Amino acid sequence: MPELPEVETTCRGIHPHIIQRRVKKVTVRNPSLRWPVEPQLPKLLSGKTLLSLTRRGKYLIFDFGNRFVLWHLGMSGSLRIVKPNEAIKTHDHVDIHFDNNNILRYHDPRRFGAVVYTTEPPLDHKLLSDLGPEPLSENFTAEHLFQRSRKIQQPVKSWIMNSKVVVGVGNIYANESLFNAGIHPLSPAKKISRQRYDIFYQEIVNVLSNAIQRGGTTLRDFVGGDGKPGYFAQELHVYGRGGHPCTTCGKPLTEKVVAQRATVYCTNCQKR
DNA sequence: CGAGCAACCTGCATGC
DNA sequence: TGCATGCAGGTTGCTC
Repeated sequence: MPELPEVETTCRGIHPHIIQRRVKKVTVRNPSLRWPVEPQLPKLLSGKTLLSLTRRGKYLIFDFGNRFVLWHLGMSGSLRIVKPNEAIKTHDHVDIHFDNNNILRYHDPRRFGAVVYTTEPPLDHKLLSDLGPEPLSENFTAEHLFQRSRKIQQPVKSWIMNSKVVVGVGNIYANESLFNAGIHPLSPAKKISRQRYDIFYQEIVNVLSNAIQRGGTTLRDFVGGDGKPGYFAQELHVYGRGGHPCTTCGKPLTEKVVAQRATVYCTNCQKR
């Protein structure tokens, strides 16, 4: 579920229901996430007020005043607001109860997600300190991509998914933005011209902001308990369409595994 | 240092 | 119906 637009949607969806509220209780049903959840977490957060909730890359940052929680949703995680009468399901691993009767509930079948407690300033934390720019900020530019790619022999598709280059470009949007930009995913990053990075940059921005907007649509029923985002399915050009006709030229799309991730492209429309 | 890839874990679709 | 297989939206941390 969580690419950057999904995490952003989650952030906006839960924010109004828990911001400036005091933690009454924390329940950890299964601490075996990507890293073990800090055993003292309930004690450490109880009585604290959530002062801010922000996002950096695909991490949510909960600020309880000199105590922070960095929350990553992994591949299958979701966070939503529930009421105390809502039944607990399999894979509901963590609950944070707030003083307005709202519960923040974490659900994650695969447990690739993480709940990391820290007292360090979050942006100095090892998990966040080396992250590349936010794709929708002014720090992210075509020039940045061009400069950083000059020595990189790696396929541009794998490279752009590296969060040290830019955060938030996951497998879906790497495939989509490369298609939109007409760039072959296997091109070595350093072989791509400055002009083409202009286009690629613009397509990354387009595709992500578009998706966030659509996430905004999902936002409405988010707290209502649906929890099933479906914003992306329609307008995808290549992702999940290997073998199907290219939406531009009609030629069957090629699907290959690149760096262990499904990669779909049109050999006719995307050039090296 | 870059590059490649195994690992973490469960659910689901597919094929026999 | 049962079982084996492969694949899934992410990221770290190991090897070479």
